[in-house]
Amino acid sequence: MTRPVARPETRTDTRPVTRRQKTSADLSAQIAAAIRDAIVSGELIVDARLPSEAELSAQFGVSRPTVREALKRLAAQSLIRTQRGATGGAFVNRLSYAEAYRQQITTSTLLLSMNEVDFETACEARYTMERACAPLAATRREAEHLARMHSEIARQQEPDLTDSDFCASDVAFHRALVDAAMNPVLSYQLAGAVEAMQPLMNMITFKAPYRETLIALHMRIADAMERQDANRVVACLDDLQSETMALSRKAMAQRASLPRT
Amino acid sequence: MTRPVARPETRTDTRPVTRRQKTSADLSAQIAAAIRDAIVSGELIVDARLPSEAELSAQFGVSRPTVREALKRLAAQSLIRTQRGATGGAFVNRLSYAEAYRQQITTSTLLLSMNEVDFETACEARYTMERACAPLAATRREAEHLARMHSEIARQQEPDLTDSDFCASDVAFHRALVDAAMNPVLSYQLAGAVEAMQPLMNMITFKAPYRETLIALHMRIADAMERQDANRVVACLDDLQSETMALSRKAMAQRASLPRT
DNA sequence: AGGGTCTTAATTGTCAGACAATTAATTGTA
DNA sequence: TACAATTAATTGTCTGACAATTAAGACCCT
Repeated sequence: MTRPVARPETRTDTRPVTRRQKTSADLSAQIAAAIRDAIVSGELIVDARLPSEAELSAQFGVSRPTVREALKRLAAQSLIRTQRGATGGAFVNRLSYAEAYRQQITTSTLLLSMNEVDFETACEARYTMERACAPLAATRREAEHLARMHSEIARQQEPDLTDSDFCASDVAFHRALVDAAMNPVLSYQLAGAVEAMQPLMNMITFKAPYRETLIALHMRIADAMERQDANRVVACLDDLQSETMALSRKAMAQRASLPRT
Repeated sequence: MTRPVARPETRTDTRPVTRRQKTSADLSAQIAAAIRDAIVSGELIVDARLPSEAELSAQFGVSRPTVREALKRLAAQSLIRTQRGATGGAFVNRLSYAEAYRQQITTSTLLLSMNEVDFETACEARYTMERACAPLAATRREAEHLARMHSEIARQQEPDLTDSDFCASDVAFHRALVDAAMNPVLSYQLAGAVEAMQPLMNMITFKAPYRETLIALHMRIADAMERQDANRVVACLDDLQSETMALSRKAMAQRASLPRT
């Protein structure tokens, strides 16, 4: 990882340098890739300290600003953290679930908002994934998960809750369901997906009568979870998906009938 | 997004600047956050051109290297792309499925490798998610998906296939299954998860007799998909999970009995 | 000897100014 | 009109410098 990268024209030495695939890529990108490779390959382990910026610039044969740009790229992906001071430097970060989770939500949210994923596709994906962890969740749920579900149901019944708050509570409810599966990988993947879809969900408004329908289904889900009745949880999720899709179709039709802004 | 950011000591004007949450954060991080906010909020739409680096440094009241570090952070997340030349500059990127997919795999792979997720947890998550899309996949599968599955089965039967190649083919097979659900969001979430687990899967070796067991199950899955028999696909996936877990337990036991290196 | 304070060195963060490389638009010319 | 040369704008990179931060070591006092 500490070899000089390919320089297009200024090469004066004759040592064999490992040219990166894209010779046209920025030096900072090449250096970032080299360090990233060293991290993912295990050459640099967690909490290992990278050479100082001055050393890196000497080793790669580039200036310090270029090295810094590379380090900032890695910092943006949470692969490293930097610390000032005498014993400071750049250290390999342990990628925590929380951090990965945050990044995944950011990426997914952007992806959905930039690619005009229609509501039905997102909704189908969300409930499909949730149904998948229902059996595990029903079996393994603990008192804490049931408590979270009930507290969210209570919140959803507050009459002067805004639409987006209702939506957020809905997300929290379903996140409790996913967490009940007691599998961190599932939580990471599914809860991230559910949360990323919140902006889409926010596009439809939840009027009072529909809220009651959803709350009733949430109650049935909580009950079934308490009785560890997986099949019933799945059936309720099916109903919830149908209701949500019907609601969205109604909202879309209403929006289409209005004059364009 | 183009207001000067908070500077700790050099403030001479009296305009109310919107101080970022973390006053201690780097300027480049603050600027990156400001631009990122402008993108996610829709203030900067896809393919919009950001002000030039010189303009940005003037607007934010920082030097050009600092602005550049901020832009590199955003480039690392594929939020922007840069172009040299007269009409060049930084442009808001459309985050494609392929790019998001790539990022998700990188993140997930790092997460799993750095946090010692045990094989059983990863395996359970993977098959749980796959079972979820089996009903949709069985209903919607097209000739192309069946063809991909069959071709991967053929590949898996090659006798001199290395373990990691067998594993890669296994991933490709399951990816075809996920894609057959014809839901890009599902493909993005699930296929990413499956692919991220490949390094973990690679830890266990697939000896000949076990390969035959897995291939037989793959064949049964392909058949069931052809007949659009969703229940049977799910049942086969159950069996596949049991087989894989039994295999991993055997591999772990064998490894434990060997002298430590 | 112990403890607190000061100095010092290492390192990242930021700046200024400069030049090279790239690319599209403009201008000039046949 | 078509093609070539020039020009201007912009990013990529370098050099050198200084500020801010932090831990370790030196020093002094009790």
